[in-house]
Amino acid sequence: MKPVRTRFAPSPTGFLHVGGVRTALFAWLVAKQASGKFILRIEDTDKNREVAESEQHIMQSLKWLGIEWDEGPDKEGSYGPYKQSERLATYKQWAIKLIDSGRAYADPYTAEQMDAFRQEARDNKQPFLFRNHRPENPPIWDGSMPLRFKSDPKTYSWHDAVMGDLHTGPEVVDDFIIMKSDGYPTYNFAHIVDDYEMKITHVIRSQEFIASVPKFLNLYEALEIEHPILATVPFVMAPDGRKKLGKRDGAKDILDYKREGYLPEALINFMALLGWNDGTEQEIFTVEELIEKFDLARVQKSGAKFDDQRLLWMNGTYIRNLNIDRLIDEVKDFWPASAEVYDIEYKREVLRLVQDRLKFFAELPSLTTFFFEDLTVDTSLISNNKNLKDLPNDKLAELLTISQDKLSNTTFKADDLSQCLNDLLTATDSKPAVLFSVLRIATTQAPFSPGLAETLAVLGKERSLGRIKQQIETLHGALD
RNA sequence: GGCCCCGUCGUCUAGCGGUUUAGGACAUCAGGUUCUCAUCCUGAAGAUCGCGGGUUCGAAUCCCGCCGGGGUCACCA
Repeated sequence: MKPVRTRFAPSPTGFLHVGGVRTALFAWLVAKQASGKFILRIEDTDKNREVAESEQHIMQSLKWLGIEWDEGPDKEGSYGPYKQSERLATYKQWAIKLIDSGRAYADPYTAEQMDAFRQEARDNKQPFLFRNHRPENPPIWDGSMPLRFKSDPKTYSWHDAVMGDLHTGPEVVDDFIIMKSDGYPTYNFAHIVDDYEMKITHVIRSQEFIASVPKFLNLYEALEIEHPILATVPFVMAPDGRKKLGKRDGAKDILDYKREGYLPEALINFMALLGWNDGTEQEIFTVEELIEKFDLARVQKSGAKFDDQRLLWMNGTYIRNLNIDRLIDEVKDFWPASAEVYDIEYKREVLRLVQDRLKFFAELPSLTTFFFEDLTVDTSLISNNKNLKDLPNDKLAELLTISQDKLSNTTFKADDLSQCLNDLLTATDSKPAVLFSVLRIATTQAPFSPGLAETLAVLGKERSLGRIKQQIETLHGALD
């Protein structure tokens, strides 16, 4: 049994989104499961589409997610280089081998001639096949013209690790360009050479390539090499519509999830379940579990729509299960600016209170500013509160005044506060819905906040009482 | 148009001829958790298994036909 080697082979044409990364994840899982190697190869054979910085961006994205490669452009291995633009000599060697065996020839046609051929096929409602136009006496290939593979059309049956057994007829096998006139190979040629040279055992790629497989199979034969295990994973679909997720559908840069405060393990879990499950009802998987349980044969054959609600839920689940030390660390760049002057212990207490409420870290400021900043009284909070809006201001002020007195005599430890608040309910003969609401609003000036007692305990005595006083004054002011 | 792939609640899915009155999760709605928001718990609603034929005592599951969607037919990957 050959040691398992899988690869992810993106072209540096922009950022990575969930669609592409999921394919990388699957390949990585297959390698990890077999204690094999995962290779990152940059397929930069199209200079025109290349986007500056994207190679770095791709590597950063994978690293953030923990999808580490064993060999790649920045990581020496026995089969490098791992950038196709640095492997041109290799492709040329293989191309010459093909010429020598009579399986490749120069393509002498102009773009205009090609267009005419294609138009003719379209007019006849036929698929375009270049081999119907093979030149009788092709010129010697000098690199100034494209080099085409001379196909040997036949029927193919093959097994796809995801799709199962597939069959096609000879009509899909055609002569395709293997070397472009700019000296670069095409994907169709380069990836086959590289996968072979890099001893790749599983080619895991997305659906758009499935129709090309018979052509690849034909090329493997001409090259006299065995083809690796083929696995075709379905698209990740855009949330609306039936098309695959793309940048036009608002597919986000993976690093945007980092910026918004998503946890890499949540994203990994989410992506793994987008088209795969282990047959049980388990939804939350650690990376170790995924490595152990992942199976290409259980990958769905149909596309899965990207559902950000589900991702949000999953991220919240992961945040809730994080221990506080890790959470403190993860969240350090997300605090409101006003939190900067506070010490880590205070932040830790705040964080404990909002941990259950956080879905992603960028929400942190909206949940916590009242723990860090001086507040101004927002009268609409009372007038919009169904339990308070019908009570007269002097009644509310009275409740707060009594509370102020009682609270000033407690230690402001959580237990004492709970006791004190309970005593206040009887002393004022109030319902929690009234007393706690007005106190909560007075001390937070926020439409929602964590529980009253714990919030007061974190805010501390001085600040809590000051805010209650401020609210009383505003209520009195409104009376005049 | 040729070829190929796909088709179970709104979404992700379980299901491999009978334990299925089609199960779970997200989302939605309702109730509970001394106040709000969230968590948590309980419950509800939600799928004539794309459609039509067969095979079978019995089909989401097997066969055939159709329909719908997608991919591909580049000197892009």
